[in-house]
Amino acid sequence: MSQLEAKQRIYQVLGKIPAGHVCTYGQVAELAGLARAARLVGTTLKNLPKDSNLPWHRVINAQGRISLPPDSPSHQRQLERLQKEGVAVVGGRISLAQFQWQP
DNA sequence: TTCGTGACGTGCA
DNA sequence: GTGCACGCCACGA
Repeated sequence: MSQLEAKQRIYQVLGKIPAGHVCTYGQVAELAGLARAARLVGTTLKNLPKDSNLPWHRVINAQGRISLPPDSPSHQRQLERLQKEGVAVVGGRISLAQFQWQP
């Protein structure tokens, strides 16, 4: 598959994540057919257009943490949106066992 | 074309 | 439970 298709797939997977749930980078990568390319997912999200309405904030790392720097504006937006959707963020951590989306 | 880098994952101390 | 080292893949200089 082409890299372009890969991105399209990533976007598609993002759109499938229901509100109130989260997904790890690795999981998104795998669902997009890019197993072991979790880093690429992060890079792709970074390059995501600002006016995009994709729920990128529902993607976190396998540790249940937000990968962005705590002092980053994006980090705060992600945190706020997650809590608004009902995802409990305790001590900067999210319980994957409880909130991870399972297709 | 090669090298360094990054919103990651897994294994181990 | 936390931190570090190494492995992975795609991208830009």
